Amino acid sequence: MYNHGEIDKKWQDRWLVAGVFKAEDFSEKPKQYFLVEFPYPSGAGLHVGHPRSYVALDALARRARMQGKNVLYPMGWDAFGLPTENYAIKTGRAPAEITDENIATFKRQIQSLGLSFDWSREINSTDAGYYKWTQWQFLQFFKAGLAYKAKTMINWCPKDKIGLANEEAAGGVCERCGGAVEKREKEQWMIGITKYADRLLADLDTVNYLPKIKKQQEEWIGKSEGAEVDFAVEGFADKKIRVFTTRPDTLFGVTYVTLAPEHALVDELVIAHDQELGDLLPDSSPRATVRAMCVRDGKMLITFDKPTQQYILPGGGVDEGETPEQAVLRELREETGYTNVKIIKNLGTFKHNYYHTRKKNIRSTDTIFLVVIGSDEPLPRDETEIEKTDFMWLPIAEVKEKLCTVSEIFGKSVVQVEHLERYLAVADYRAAVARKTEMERTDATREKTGVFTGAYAVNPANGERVPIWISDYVLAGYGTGAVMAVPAHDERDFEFAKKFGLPIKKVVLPPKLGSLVFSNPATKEAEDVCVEAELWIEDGVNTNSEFLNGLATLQAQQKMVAWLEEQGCGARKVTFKLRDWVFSRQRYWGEPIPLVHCEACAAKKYQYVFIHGFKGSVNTNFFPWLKQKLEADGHSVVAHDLPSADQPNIDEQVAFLERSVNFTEDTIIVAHSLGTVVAQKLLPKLSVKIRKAIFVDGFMNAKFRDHARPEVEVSCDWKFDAARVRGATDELLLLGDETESIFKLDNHREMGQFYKAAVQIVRPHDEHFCASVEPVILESARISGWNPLPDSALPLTLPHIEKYEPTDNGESPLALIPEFVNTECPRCGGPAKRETDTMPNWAGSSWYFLRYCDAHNETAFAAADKLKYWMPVDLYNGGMEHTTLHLLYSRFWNKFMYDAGFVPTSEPYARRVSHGLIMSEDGTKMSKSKGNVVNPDEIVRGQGADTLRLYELFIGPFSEPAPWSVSGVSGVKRFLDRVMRLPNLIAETEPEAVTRGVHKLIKAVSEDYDRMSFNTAVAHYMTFVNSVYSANAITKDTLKLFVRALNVVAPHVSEEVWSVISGDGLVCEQWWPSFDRDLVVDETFELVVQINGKVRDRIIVAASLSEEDLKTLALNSFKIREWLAGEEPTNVIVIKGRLVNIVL
RNA sequence: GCCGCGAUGGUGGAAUGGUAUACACAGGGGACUUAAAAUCCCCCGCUGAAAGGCAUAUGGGUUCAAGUCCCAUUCGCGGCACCA
Repeated sequence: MYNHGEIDKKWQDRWLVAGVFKAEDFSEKPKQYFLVEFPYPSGAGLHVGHPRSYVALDALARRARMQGKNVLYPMGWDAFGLPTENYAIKTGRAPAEITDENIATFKRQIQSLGLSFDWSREINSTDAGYYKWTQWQFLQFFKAGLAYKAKTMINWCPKDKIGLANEEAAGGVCERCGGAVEKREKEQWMIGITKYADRLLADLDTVNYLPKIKKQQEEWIGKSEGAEVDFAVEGFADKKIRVFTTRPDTLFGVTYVTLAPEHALVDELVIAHDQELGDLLPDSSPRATVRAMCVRDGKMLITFDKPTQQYILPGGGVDEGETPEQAVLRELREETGYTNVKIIKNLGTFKHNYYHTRKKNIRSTDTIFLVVIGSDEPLPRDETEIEKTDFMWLPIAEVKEKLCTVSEIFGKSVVQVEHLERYLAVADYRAAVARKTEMERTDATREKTGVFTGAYAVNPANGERVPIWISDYVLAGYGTGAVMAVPAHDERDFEFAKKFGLPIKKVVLPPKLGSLVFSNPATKEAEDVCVEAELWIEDGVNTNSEFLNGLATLQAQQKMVAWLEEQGCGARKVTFKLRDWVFSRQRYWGEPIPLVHCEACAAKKYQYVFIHGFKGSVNTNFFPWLKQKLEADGHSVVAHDLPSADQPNIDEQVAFLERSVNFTEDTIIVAHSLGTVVAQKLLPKLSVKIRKAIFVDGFMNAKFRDHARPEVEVSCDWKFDAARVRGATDELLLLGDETESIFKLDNHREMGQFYKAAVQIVRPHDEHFCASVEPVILESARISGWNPLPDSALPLTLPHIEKYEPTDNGESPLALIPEFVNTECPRCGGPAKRETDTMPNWAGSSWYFLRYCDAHNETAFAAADKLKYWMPVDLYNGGMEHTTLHLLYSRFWNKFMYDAGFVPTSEPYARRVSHGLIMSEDGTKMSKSKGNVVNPDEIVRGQGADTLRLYELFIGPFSEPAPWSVSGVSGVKRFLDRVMRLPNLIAETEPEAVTRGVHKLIKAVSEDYDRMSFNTAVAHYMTFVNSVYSANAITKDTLKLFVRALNVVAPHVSEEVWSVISGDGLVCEQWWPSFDRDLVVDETFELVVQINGKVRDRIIVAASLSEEDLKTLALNSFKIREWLAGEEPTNVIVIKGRLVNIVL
């Protein structure tokens, strides 16, 4: 038994003194960057699961160093997060203090293992020096328009009082506490990761990730290709329902349309206007009246109109100076005496002929409101009571009959009771859906539910009228929130149609039958038979589909999309499952978001100046649309067509703009294409600094162009002054075209770097942003009132507070600190309020691999040349639990930073692998609550660091989960003891088997490390040591080779043995041993002789024998001759170096 | 439900289509010792006295030869889960 305590410490100190694990920036040696996920330092301390990957990559890192590589193998702490904050809430202690303690424990534990981390690059995501740069990078996202605040339904965990990303609330359960998740509306910071969806998917081809990791990334991004189709809505000339489908070939099979309950059109559809009547009436001198539909407990309030002897809705005329809302409330209070009256909804205004006793047929409008009477108001108890009053509460079904009789008075429009019923049904349904937890809603086995809206859509393919339903099987957040239902060819639509008795129309035949039918019309009967088959969701051959008949699915899809595009009622469309990243947490223990909201800035009106491109005009492209939108918001727009647009003279155009526009500090320039060149020439000439400039698909160098356009090429001198252009505008945003329709992505990146401007790569609706409306441009052009802190104000540090609980309405505790919240607007200097949300945990871990390259830089998140030297990470290992979120977020973060010119590679990780979980001895997951956690300290103390290291590797295949075994640990301990005693066996000579053995060992473990098969590598070391003990002799040279090879997995023991046998220096500084090719193959081998594949004999033969010799030897062996008993083989197979198989 | 991965001794596991069960644990026997621990040696898939036969979840197939390739089934694990 060696004294591991002493030895471990001794060598760890020597390595430290020698600085052998320091990574050297810019070394001539080839670099190699190994990365393990930096841990969250929990209060529970390290458990044996953590070191599995540290030890494995440590072996690879140590080997790489011995092979002459300049290795970066760093470690740090991902220390923001909920467990610490929850502990702070419980104990009242400061999270920073708790974190420091936890880190100290983790660090001591990790360091006791003798891992070859370069501790000089240690980082901590909660250090202000670190999160300064997390904040700074967030501001780059913000400045590029990728961070935006949006009101969204969030997943809300009532227990943790925290908003969760969809992915953190998978299955309707809070990832942190396991409790049920509710829905809640909240303004949140979002980051536009969806803009990168396509590239995050496509670039997976350029990296080496485990196939299952790639697959998970692909599924999470969830690309699907199909088409969007517009359905007209009957009775709504200006409305259409846009659906997304992956099966445009089934358009002729649509029998209804389904909207998500949250779909924006639902309200309007349900209370349909009576278009017919409205059109009949001249629109003059309407008398405004208001009516109330009061509902409660399924009953509605109606009143008896004495002059006409009819039942009508309560209400009356609108008085002077009154809004219809005020009028209806007043009328109700006056007429019914109810005071607790609440308007739910304005159902719309209807024109009609109002019958009046004196003046007949007055044209009038009725605005009808849906109203509820508070439950504290008494309803009439019995019939007699009802008789006494003009008002009565009737069940809605009866109301309909009574009101129908007054249709003459109200005209057709007021036979709205049906609509009211529908409205109530729909409102009920929507309320029920909203109440449902995510869990209930996503349970796929649940029966379909839904309601009919009463409205109809028109199938653009055949003009058919199909009902519009709403159902929660349609998701609001995916596609357009509406689907065309093809029950014959979609499982969900099929179920729904069955349940509600909707028609099912078959338009796709299974391929076999389809080809039969269309090659031989005589089998038409067969088609009818086939059509009986209820549901066919696979590809096939179209039928009942007019111009698609006889086409296979793929062709039918293409033809349909082409047809839709031609008709202008549809287009090819790609959709992603990926949603934008919810970046806000209403918590204390995270990076403060360094933004300030200024009301004054938000309310301000700006002057927008449009600069069109080559052969363009401000009346083409997106300009007219943008102008309308901006003017609607009260901004002014200066839009001049430029002179010489067709034969551009940039100088002339610049002069023209200088002459005709009064540029101020509230000017925002929107330039497109060649217009951006004009803007680049114009900006340095301005005497004021303008507010913002947006370059849409711009360029700055004639050579960047794809197409030969001589007129453009000669249009200017192509020299730009980066500093003066950038200095002439507060903000500069470049929008690039992801499809590279004209300019390559690199052009935009280079331009972004040249101007130090934000680059946003988007997929435009149309090539070169030409013909279509572009919401992204509008988004970029708007001023939100959110202003970033200047770089000099970073880091925005967390203030010290007394109580860490979120406020009762779910705000961060920071919201309770006036000194933090109230501040100055960094732009206008007026009073403004700080954002009190903090960033999610994912923020700090999205870029930590960059910080390791230059961990102590105070002027940048990392120096560009160091990033260029070290990036990308050559091998990144982490748990499978991080393969979707962390991996995707950090890839996205890096890609954005790459576009912005801050990092050198588009992908951060060249290779990604995953380790399996270490389970407890009983096969269950280790957890503090179960009390089955194995603490590495015990093993390090009791059996030594190398024992723990070796067992972690030996426990099983690296990527598979493995149960911990206490007795297994003693096995590797025994092995290490035997290694320590090897010097006792040193002799002048050794058997050849030992000499050959060490070379075979080196070859074997080299291969094992290359394929990350650590368990077999350890086995190979054991086999060799066993063979030395059998031989009872080993030469010093052989032992040295062995110790060098062993060093990477058992560094302490191998250093000790090395020093005992007086090796030079440290083993870890020796070269990785190479093997002798001649010594890894034996001179003899055991030839296996098989008859019909069964082993019948084994013969020791020389390795040099030819196939013919082997065959002869085999056939002549005594045993074989006995087995053959004179029979002649029909065939003899000889595999050199292995076996002979005799076939009878 | 869909997709992916897997199933080998008492246990963890090994095996480029070519000797199934390396290495280790557990178990059994022995040596040393007053004894124990430690150490060292031997045995260890099932069956059979032996020769041999049978065994890699189950059933088929391809092949001279299958744990490995193909098809079907069962079970287990992981991911996704009304994504149109």
